Amino acid sequence: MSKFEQIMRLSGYSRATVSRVINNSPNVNEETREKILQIMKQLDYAPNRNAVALSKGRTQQIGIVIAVLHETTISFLNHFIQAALGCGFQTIIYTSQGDKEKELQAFEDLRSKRVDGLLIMTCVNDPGKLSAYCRYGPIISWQRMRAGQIPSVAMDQGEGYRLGLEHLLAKGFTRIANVFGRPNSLNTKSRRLAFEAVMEQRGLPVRHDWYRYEVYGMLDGEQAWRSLAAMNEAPEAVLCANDYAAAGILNEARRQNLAIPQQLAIVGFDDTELSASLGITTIHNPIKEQAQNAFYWIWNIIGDESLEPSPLNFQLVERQTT
Amino acid sequence: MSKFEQIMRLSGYSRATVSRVINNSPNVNEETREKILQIMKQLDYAPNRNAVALSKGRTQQIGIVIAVLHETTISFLNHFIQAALGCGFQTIIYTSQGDKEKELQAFEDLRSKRVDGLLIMTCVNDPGKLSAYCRYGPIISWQRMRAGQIPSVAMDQGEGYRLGLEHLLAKGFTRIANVFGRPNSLNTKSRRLAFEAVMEQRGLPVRHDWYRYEVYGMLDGEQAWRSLAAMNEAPEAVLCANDYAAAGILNEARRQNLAIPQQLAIVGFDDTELSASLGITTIHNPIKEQAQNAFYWIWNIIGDESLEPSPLNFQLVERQTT
DNA sequence: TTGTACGCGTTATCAG
DNA sequence: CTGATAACGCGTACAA
Repeated sequence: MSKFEQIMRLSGYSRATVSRVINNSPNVNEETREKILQIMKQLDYAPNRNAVALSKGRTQQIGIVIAVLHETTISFLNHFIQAALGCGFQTIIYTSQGDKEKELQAFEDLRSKRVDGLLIMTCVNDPGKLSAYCRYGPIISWQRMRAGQIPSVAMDQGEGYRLGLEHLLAKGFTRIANVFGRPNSLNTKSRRLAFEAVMEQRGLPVRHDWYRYEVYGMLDGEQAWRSLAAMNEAPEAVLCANDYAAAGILNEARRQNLAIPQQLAIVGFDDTELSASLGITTIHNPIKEQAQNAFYWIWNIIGDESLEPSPLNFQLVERQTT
Repeated sequence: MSKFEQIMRLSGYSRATVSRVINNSPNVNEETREKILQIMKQLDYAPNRNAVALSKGRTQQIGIVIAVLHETTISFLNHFIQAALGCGFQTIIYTSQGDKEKELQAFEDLRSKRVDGLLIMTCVNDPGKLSAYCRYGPIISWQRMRAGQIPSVAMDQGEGYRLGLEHLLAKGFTRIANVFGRPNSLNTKSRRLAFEAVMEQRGLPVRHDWYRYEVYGMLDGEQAWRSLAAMNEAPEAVLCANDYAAAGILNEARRQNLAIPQQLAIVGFDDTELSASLGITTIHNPIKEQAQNAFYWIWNIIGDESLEPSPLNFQLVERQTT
């Protein structure tokens, strides 16, 4: 016999009344409540959340789809987790390691009602295919999605990128390299577009041979700068996809005894602690607001009240690398 | 009517047989199986995991208790998550933000059968109090626990610390500062003990005024070095609690135009990508093995088979800061 | 303020 | 190989 039933028997009250006490319903006689609470304590009672979830059709859990936890994403994750917690939602992590099958598991869990909603940080499956899961619950994406009906809270990074570029140009740097992330992502496209538009508008040459891709972490950044520095003509400035790449470039450039920023100017992206500590000029990215908006979007679908999204803006943070 | 029942009706088979098909039981006629699978597909059936969990008394979820996601912990988390996934367990994150009540929620969820086990990364509640939850399921800790019956997979960091210290001494550095994390943690104590034992054994002075605490991230590291450098007598070497602190110190020292390692030697801890990129000498910490062992410990209690823990050893990684 | 009766979607134990 | 029946632990109309 479950503890719930034991409480019913010992107290002499019905299932409904016991349930009311458990859920703090106001419609219970105070004496009754006290009596039942007493017995609950005595039995060391704790409600079974699986039973609650089954009965309510809700788990109060939100899944996060991501290839692998990484420095560049934890800030977003922390803010998202906290926003969710504020509304009584817990967060479960689905790391795919880039494996499509593993990733799909998260979406199957939305179907299977293990989670009430899904946040996509990065995904490897076809967005069109994933869109089919929208009918099982709210899905929001951080990364911009090229197809399907999955909305994204991401900003157009081209705008932020333009800030960095114009800053470099204002400082007199024109021979500028670009260090991107995923070659076909919308962010990369948007950045490339912004870069080329501004350069051409000013009549400056666009050096495609100074583009580098798949530069995510510091070690990638080092590697990228080695390959750029080894060219006949090396650039005098680099625009980066994130602060980690920028840090790697800075570290490698120092090893080469380059004067920063005279011989090499560097602009990072995101304004993380790393760029602050290393003194890297960067673009402030309103991560917290995006994370909150991501949760709000889900909440506005499955929650009772509706929350207003926060406004989003990029901002240049000038430090010692420009 | 649930889809499960629809399948029963449409196929003409009983609840039990349908369940057998869902769970790939071998005791089903192949034709029967095909027929039922067909209907399942047609109805877009997906099992309700809350119902499964309720019935089985298992969620296949493990909770992670942590104050806040941080660079220094994601490697451990990734390995743990992957090890768990390999045995069919998912992972749910409980961030407490250092709040005792929030942290307790994770332990209550073990009682409430939302999770089958718990991994403690960091905890703020009294270990004795938390020990009481051991009776609800397996709990393992990363951080070393001072009291209670919660076991830990952490290693005695004093050993690793000694490696770093002896390396510095061999290089001729004797005026050594220490940069610790939490002032009262077992790790800090163990490190301090190791440091003082070796120093005294060699007849070298132990400078307590060169101890710094609560140094976790890069910005903390910068701050620590500023305060050390500002003293009448500054140290010529620093032993750090982690690579991020070491990186911060290195960054600040460079800003002061100190020659590294001639004027200042730095030893990090953990051997992360950060130390590799910045060329910081550090102690390799077998994070992956610890993470796997943590999961194995849980698995060996609630799983069927039993897995052997991996052996653990620290190792010095010499780079350019010593 | 309390109780009745039913539903939530599966698994598990038998017996056949 | 299949089926009947009973858990699993709780929420919730509806009625009293």
